[in-house]
Amino acid sequence: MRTADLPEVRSLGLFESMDESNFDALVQAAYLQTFPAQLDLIAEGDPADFLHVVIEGCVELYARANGRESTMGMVRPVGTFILAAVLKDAVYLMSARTCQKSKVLLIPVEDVRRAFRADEAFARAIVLELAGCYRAVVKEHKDIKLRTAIERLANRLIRYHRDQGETGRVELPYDKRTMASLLGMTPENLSRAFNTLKPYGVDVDGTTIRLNDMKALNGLAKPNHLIDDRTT
Amino acid sequence: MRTADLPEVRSLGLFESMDESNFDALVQAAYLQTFPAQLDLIAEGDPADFLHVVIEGCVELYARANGRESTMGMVRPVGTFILAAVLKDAVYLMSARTCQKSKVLLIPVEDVRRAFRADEAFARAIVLELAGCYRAVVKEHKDIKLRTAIERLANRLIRYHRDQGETGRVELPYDKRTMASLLGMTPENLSRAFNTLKPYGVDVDGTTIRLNDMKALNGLAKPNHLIDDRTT
DNA sequence: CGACGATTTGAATAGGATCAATGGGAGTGG
DNA sequence: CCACTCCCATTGATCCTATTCAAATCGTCG
Repeated sequence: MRTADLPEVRSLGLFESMDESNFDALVQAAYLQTFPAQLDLIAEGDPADFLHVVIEGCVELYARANGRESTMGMVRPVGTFILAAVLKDAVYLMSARTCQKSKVLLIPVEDVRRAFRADEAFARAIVLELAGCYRAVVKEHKDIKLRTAIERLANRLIRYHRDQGETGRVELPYDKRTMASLLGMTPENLSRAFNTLKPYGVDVDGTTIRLNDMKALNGLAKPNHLIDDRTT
Repeated sequence: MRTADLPEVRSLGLFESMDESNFDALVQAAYLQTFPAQLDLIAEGDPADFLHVVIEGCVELYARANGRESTMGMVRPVGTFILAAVLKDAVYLMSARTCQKSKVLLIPVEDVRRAFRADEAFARAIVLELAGCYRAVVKEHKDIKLRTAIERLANRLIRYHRDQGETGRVELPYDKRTMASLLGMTPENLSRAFNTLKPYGVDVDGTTIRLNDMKALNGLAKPNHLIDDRTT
């Protein structure tokens, strides 16, 4: 890794409380690489080789079976992926590809495990990160098992709206086909779901959505902090 | 906890490599309790108070939203639940209730965290357990996003068949309404799914299922070890 | 301008949910 | 031991949701 990138990486939650020498050892073995958009980083079924940390850009996690494909989640800075596979020394359950030009830190598995053993602060950070990933998937799973497609879309819009500062306008962070897959529906169905939400003050203009009647939208969506909050 | 139960608990994967004194401290604070069937142990939204370890019996994890309810998973010996909430000091995302008379070890959160800090072997066991839970949910999520209801049922039957020794007969471990919820469908739909599988050699007699044509069933189900294997 | 991909719309279909009614044990109490 | 009840499971009919296939539209980029 280039020395110039060190401070940036050092300040990440995962590393900031690490011992200096352990951090140096970890970083010496790691690669900080920039990838173009739409590049496959890992494939499900492959044995875990590197822990991946997204520093810039965005990475899509997806999975395939029976000729179908589905987006499982999106990883933005500063998030890790395939942490569980690395810790268990198992194969990846999901594939990953960049959706934009992205900077990713790659740490060889053996170095992650060594640092985990040697550095208590790192171990604790890893555990919190993993626990956060676990809870994120549980929330996704609840979302899809307990809500209809329209409720999922409505809640997602409310969530993005909150993330973006409650301005009455939401910018979709991904293209609509990705949004559809993430929400567990087809692109056609997403388009129709937007139409269904029109009476609730949802106006679509490309990737910009205007929310003109939050009361009505909230009434339909019934947001639930045990599903929609990302932080807890 | 009664002294008589100590060796049993000590031999659990989670505790067996712990330091003697740390184990003693942990166990001294813990409760080993036996609960009757259908008893609620925790409710989603409550702050994490105890790590739960199922020693005997079976515990159902479920969640509610919008008046709907869904079974999220089943925990059998020796499994933990709500580990992530305990580690993050957050509220539970799921509720839990016994489905049979069950023996559960309850460890106060502060003692779990103390042991985690003090005992490296325990920390590693916790991380592996948590990583296993994470991967289990990811598999559930793939199952539901990538498969139809009938494929989910077929694969579940194949899995139980393998677990039970490939005798050509499968005993459903839960009643059908629970199976249905676990598989993300209504009881009516499960019943119809069984009928749909009849041409594939699936014969239902109460909770006993005979699988008479594994080749056909496998052809329909297309099992995938990245979804259906529990161990990896 | 032209081509390509993404999105939208329409029509038909399939998959699953809901509602209602029936059948079938397991357990209870007489 | 039997009748009764209750809950679970099944079945039928219908409705609703979502997928599929097809075609049209829109935008963007060469």
